Amino acid sequence: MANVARKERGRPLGPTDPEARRQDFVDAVVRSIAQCGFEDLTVATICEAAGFSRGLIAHYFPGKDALLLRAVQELAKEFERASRAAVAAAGPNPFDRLHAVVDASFKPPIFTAEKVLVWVALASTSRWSPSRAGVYRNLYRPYRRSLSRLIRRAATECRVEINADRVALTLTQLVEGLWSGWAADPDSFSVCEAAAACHDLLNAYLGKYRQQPSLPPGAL
Amino acid sequence: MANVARKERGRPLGPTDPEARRQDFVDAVVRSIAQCGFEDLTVATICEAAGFSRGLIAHYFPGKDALLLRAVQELAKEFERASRAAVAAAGPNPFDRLHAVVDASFKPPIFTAEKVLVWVALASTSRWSPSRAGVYRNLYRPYRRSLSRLIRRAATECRVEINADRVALTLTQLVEGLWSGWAADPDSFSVCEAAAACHDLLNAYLGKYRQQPSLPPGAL
Amino acid sequence: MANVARKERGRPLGPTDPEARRQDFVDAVVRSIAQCGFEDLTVATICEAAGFSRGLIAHYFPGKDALLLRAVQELAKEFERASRAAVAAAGPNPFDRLHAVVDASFKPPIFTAEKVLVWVALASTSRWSPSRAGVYRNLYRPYRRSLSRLIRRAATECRVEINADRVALTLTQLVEGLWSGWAADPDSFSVCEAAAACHDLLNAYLGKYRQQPSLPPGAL
Amino acid sequence: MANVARKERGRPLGPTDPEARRQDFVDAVVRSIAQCGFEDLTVATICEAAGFSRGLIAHYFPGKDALLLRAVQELAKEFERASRAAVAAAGPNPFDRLHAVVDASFKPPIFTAEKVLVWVALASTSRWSPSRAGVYRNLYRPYRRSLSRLIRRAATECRVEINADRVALTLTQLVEGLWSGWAADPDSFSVCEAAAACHDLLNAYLGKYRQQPSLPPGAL
DNA sequence: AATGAATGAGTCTTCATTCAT
DNA sequence: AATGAATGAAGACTCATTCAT
Repeated sequence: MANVARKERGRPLGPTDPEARRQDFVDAVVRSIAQCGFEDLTVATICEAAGFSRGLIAHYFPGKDALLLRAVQELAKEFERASRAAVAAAGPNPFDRLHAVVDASFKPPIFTAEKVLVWVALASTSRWSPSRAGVYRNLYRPYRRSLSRLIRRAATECRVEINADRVALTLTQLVEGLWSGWAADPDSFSVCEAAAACHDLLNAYLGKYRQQPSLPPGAL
Repeated sequence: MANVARKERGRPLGPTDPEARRQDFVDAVVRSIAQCGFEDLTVATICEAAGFSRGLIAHYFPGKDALLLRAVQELAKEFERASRAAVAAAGPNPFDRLHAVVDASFKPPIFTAEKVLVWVALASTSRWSPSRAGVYRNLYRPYRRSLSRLIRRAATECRVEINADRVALTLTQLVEGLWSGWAADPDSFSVCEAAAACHDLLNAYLGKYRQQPSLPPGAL
Repeated sequence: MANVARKERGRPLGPTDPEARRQDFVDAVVRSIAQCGFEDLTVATICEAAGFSRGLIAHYFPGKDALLLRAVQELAKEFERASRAAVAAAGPNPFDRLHAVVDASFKPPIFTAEKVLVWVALASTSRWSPSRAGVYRNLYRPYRRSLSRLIRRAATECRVEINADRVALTLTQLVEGLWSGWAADPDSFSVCEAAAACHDLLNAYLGKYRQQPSLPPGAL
Repeated sequence: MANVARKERGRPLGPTDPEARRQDFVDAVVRSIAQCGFEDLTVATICEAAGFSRGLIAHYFPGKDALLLRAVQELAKEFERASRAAVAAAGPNPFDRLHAVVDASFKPPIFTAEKVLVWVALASTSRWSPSRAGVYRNLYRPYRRSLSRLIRRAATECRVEINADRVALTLTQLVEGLWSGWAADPDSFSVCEAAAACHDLLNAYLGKYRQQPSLPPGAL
């Protein structure tokens, strides 16, 4: 509302919310990476995507690296937030929650061409960037832990013995692998198929016992 | 055999097999990527890793891109070869073969820190490099197809109804995701655990019926 | 008096004397140069030192160069004024006047860490800036001429034959050299020592005859 | 002899003595500063003066600052060497030696438009550059000490009581001030005049007694 | 065959200046 | 009057490539 009419002409726009402008650049980074990839990502590209001149970026970020880091940090936060929301919306049943997490992983706001590409790029370059590695870790480790808890509860409820940590690892890395594969060769499988693969996985590990608990306990 | 004594000193060594020298650079690429990542990969780095001066590279490759492409092509070929070999060594049983493929995916010669890092980098940058995408596709698509065939046969044999294509996708992408996750955060899980996750997957989909075929054929 | 309460808060303060504001910037230039040197002198630095935002400077000066020029011009005027005042205060005796000029050159308001640093910077960059060279020349040439006159009178009075122009040159450049040396390595000699060197110089050229004039006029 | 035919065409020249090439750049720095000053000194300017492209500088110096530092270090060394040589050539008499030092300060190889301009720039920017300050100090402090020693010996020999340290300071800073003044306004006095001023100074402090020691001691 | 000097385009960053508010 | 957002030119530095030796 405050900044509705901004950017009509590339001239100073008067007082602007700096955080909003920063966000413009962060968004532009995600768009830029989706367009031209990580290796060809230049400040010029980002600024063009943001609709501003090259110099402006210095007003908001100490440098390119800081901007990129901020962008992936935002991404990680978005993922976490959206995942939590999906879980919360799924009701109390751990099995439903797991399926909800999987669902959320393959549709917006989490699954977006741009975001997935950025995330895959982040993952593949974390090894050589401590700061990016931190972002990755800080998302994945707690994420896996909470999935593990969910899986353990689901398994307990279904009376099936599984290694919850391992299944959590399987689930997270299957999603990551599907993202990566989709990013590399989007024509070889559909996003639906990818989601289905994850749901099948859950069913294979936990699902076949599903109906039983819902039967009246004394039915047999 | 021909080039045993090469490279004792960086001066002309007499006629050298150009292909062997080319290979030196290809190997150096893999080592370099493992050391300093894809973004910081420079020709200077590669040449240093190869033990030659910067200028020499032009004698063997038209440019940096060609060298990188060649390196990842080699990698893909190695993966394919090693995978085939593992399958062949596993005997005729499709179930065993699948486990053998998984096994091979988490130990040398396929699974090497360097190779995995390169492969993950390849996958994550394929989207913006048609040539890399081609390498990726040319490995994965046939690979998935043959896995799919194996899975179908295993399923048939076990009398279990599953979507073979989807399980193949699940398997390949789980491996890719485990590689990617290991590359990004090698401390969060061990390679053994990664392999176990894949074996569990196979067992979850196909394994529980496994005991049946091993019953005396005439049992029924 | 008019602008006593100015600058409490960086917002419009009602009608301000533009010349006073200009002076704020001029003072800030001197302070800035003393802090971060000439090469690192940016408009941002100056504005920060002045306590105003970057944009304001354009209201008072056509550009950075004009501001710098103005600052050094002011400096030159201050030097001239203070030097004249010192001479005037020294009484009619040319010898006393010369010592007074020397004295003034090594204490405020002329000798100030900031001012000396600016002046040395001005001198060393005059060669490539016609405008700065003008400021330098317009101060030094008349200054040397008047010193030369003083020296000539002192020499006449003392009946010593010296090249007045040359001694004037010696005096001005000794002061400049002491300033420069003090600016470059303030620990290698004290300002007192510098002043003493100049006084000694005057005494060496003119002083040994000093006692004679103080003899009773009718002695001869 | 080895590099006679270099630079005919701006292409690689094969094995070159790196130190010689480094020197090319160092020389170019001095020439460049003389031409366009310190503030406008760009890498492009230097490279153009050296006759090479911008990129080459990186082969020989880690950065612009290192190159500049090296240049002024060389300059200081040259000054020291030439000064020592002048002293050595002047014979054993301390008075002669002092005059020789002065002489040397106003003619090549020490006094050159280029070198003086660089030195003045060095002095005036030392305050904000620890490394430059070091160069300055490392030249001036020992220089003043040895002048002081010379002066003390001369004074002893002439039986005149003076503060040798102070005269040494006077001498060095007079020279520096003359250089600085000449750099800023070369038309206001000639180099001869500058040298004469220094010689006069020596004579004023030490010279008038000069003839006496050469007289037979018992003559009076 | 191998070297490393040399090039120049490309990238990030800085900064004086402009201008809407 | 004052602010600070925005621009764009210019600078230092990197690096793939070329090429004389």
